[in-house]
Amino acid sequence: MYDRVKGFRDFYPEEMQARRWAMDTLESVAKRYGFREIGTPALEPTEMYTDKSGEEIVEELYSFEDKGGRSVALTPELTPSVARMFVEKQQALSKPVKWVSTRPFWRYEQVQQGRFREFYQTNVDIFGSSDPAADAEVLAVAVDMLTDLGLTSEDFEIRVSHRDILSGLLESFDADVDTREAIRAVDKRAKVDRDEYLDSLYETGLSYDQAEAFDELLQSSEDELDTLAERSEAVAEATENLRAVLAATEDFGVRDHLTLSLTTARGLDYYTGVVFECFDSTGEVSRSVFGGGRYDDLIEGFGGQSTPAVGFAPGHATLQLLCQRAGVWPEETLSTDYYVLQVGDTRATAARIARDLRELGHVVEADVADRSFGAQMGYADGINAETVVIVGEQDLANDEVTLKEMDEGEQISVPVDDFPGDHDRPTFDDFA
RNA sequence: UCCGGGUUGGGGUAGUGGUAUCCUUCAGCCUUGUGGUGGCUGAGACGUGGGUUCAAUUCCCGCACCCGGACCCA
Repeated sequence: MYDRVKGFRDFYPEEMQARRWAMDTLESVAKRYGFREIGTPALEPTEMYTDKSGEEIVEELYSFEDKGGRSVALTPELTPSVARMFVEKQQALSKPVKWVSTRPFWRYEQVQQGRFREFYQTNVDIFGSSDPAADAEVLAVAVDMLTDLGLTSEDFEIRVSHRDILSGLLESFDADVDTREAIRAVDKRAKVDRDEYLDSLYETGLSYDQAEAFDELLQSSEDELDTLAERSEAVAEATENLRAVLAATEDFGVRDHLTLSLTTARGLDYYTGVVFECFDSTGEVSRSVFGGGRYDDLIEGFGGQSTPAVGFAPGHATLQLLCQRAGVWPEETLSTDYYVLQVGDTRATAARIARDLRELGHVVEADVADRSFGAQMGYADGINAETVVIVGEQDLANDEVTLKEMDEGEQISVPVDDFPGDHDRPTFDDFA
């Protein structure tokens, strides 16, 4: 026996079926909005990540030298690949470009609940629109994905914020503030105690009074955005943008799931406008499930023409946890529509019946192990077969087969030439 | 990288310084003609390396893996 590599998982049919459902649910939502599926490589040049994030991240990468002497890495995220794809065909693509992709990623990091070294994400991005409708559409996709999974506003909440409001407010103080660090401090606000939080703001250049005042401003409700706007031109523009996005989500029918929360910041540096984070409200502690936002400078950073972009990427492991806590994760049991049981030399007929049932689109199993009647019946039970078609020598001697419903145990003889006949889903009741 | 808890057949467990209990599961048979209810037979475990000991699954140390958390989350 070999062990699995730490942080990598096997999925057996029962769980895989549920995961497939979740995957299909997410993708079908995106596709209904016209997002087109793309595919990207599992390996990329290591420098694609080190250039963007510094040498330290090699520690978090599965990277190695290939046989051609190239330094390559298993992709830890989609964004650089998708940015490259976009830049490569930038002139040829009709904007806005809307892409979706579900695939595994790999990061060499500590395994924790909902966090593995191989993990699956569905990435949703729009390139080439700075219009608030694009931000709103991405939010709408996120909400629809969650509600299509069966989640309700009881189970999750999406907190919406705006990077330019945060940075604009910070710059409106009479101080030389390290905006980037200050935003990181805001991102950690909920994780540290208040003194520590204020200390970290102080270290970015604000006085303690200013830090208090800043934090006060972050508590603003939607009605108070006007007051914020008075602080500077930049803040006014940003609040205007945020209002427009929220107004559009109202039209898209998803506003109820969104909460304005300026204390939501997102840790990543590359976000530029609207940012949002989905929280799990099923537990005592609300946990972050995934986030996203606008990143208008990233494409240019990858050598393309300046292109606005907005997107998000839910991880499937955390979504699964959320669904399970909310009680909407599907039951992980397999079922089979028909088991065609053969006794004696009846394979030709049994195979014909199985083929006919499969053509109707049913899941049909038949004996491939030359087992006894009892063993086949036991197997049919084991795979949760709903209906068993007994094709035995005794039945065929009368030109019949026996149809048996496994839940009730009721069974009936049916002329072999009438089965499956014109029925879409023939059962005991159709012949009783 | 750090902290805490854990590891006994496929799953769940009992137990012990002298190699292990029970339930379940799986396979075959009773039963070429009935599974979810019976009977019989069989398969299958002390994570790993080292130490102490006459003897280690049991005690000690390291490691691996699992669960949870910190850091991090591009």
